[in-house]
Amino acid sequence: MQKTSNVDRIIEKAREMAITFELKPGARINESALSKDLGASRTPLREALNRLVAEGYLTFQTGKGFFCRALDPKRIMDLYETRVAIEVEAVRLACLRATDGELAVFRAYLNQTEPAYSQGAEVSELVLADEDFHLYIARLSQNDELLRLLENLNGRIRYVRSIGLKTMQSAPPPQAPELSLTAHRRILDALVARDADAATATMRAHIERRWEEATEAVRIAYSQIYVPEDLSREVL
Amino acid sequence: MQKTSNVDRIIEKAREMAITFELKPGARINESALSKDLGASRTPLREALNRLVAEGYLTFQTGKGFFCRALDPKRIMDLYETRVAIEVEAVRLACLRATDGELAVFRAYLNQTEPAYSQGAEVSELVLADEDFHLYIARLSQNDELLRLLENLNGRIRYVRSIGLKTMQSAPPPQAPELSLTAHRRILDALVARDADAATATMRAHIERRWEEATEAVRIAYSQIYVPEDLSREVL
DNA sequence: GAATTTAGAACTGTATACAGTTACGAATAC
DNA sequence: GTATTCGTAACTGTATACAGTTCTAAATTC
Repeated sequence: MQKTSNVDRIIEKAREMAITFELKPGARINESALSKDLGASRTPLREALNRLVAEGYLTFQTGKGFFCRALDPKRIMDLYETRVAIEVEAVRLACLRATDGELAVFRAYLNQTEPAYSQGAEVSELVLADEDFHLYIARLSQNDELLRLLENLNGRIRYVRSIGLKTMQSAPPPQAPELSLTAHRRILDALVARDADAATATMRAHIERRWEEATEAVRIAYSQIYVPEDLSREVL
Repeated sequence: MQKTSNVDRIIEKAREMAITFELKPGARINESALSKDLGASRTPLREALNRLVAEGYLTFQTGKGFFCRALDPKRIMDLYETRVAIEVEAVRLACLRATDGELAVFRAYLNQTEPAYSQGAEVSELVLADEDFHLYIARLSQNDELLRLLENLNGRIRYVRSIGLKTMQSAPPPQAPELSLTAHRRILDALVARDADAATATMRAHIERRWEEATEAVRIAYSQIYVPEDLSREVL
């Protein structure tokens, strides 16, 4: 059993704050203040921040300190393109390596999660369920590095999705979950048929479909984050 | 101008030590001893080590400390497969986005580096020249994330290559550089022709060719690292 | 002689203090 | 009124000390 240390707790919390914009994009991070908030000293906090830099959540300048990464549409596009790179190769490898037995278990898993999609579940749960599907395939590829990278990308993209979905809840384009589910089924069918070309093509199209949703979500995020900021500046 | 801090220096040095096996794979890292060697205290050293963990060079266990990553053939294979994933997508995007002018400059660059390949240059230089070619394409893809990941992968694969080439120097299979150069030319031609399928296929084959060289290199590395260790143990 | 327990050494985890750097604003010169 | 300089405050960079944990090996028991 892996005993979780203080640093792990801090990383989790700081990552959370970066994701939810509790730390504003581009803003400098005040180490003393944040360490006090988190109930630890600066030493473990800096260790956590260093790790988040390497994970791509923060940036760092010598003598200046740590900064939240600016949130721009270009970056989101880059992340989605990287997801395509990773996942297309993952599904190709899974096609070569997954046993029929593993694919049968995978199908059972997919059938079991289906009810969650159809009944109007929490959107955040839908996002996580979707992530799980994709991670499952990465696991079937038997490549630890691809899996690790996909987990990292998921973490960095998740907030955009959740923001996008948050607004979608009020004005929902409601068939999206079913579409997603259909794509997932088609990918699985291609895997079972050992049709690598179909599997990769479907995967690529499936991810790229979320593209515009994502850039749209970034725009919404900007308005949510910066407008209140500007308003408060008006007051001062 | 970015002033380089002490931590940057330490990271560079520690990464170097991990790459060259000055720190043995799987071995625990003694922070006090290493910090003394590097002429710094444990605080900046631990910051550096944490970053190297996130970059994939080291592992970490709470309460136990930092460890060099074990060097096994499976991991090398994973890294090469990840390279394929990244680079195939990069060359595809470059095919869409690079202007004719950029490709002309690229061709000039390739022609200019050619002499270095034909004249028997240092193998380590050849490795770096090859890396540069691939990074160039990643840059043409205009995707910062793919570029970042490729740089990371290069760093982690480099030591295997250099070991493989070191032994190749004594018993050289001499046409390898020319083959590599040919593949590079074919990739460029495909880019100019905007033939994404040819570009990606050539890129994939080019990287996969290095595959067995790499696993062979790992075997050699094992013999070089562990045999002397065992011998010295005999003496004690 | 083998297994188990226990004491101590070594090492990691964290807090704190201080040195060095950067940023900000007031004061002065033009 | 604007620009420049200087001083101070805030923050980052690093060392060190100490607390808590893990590992090692010796001693004891069976």
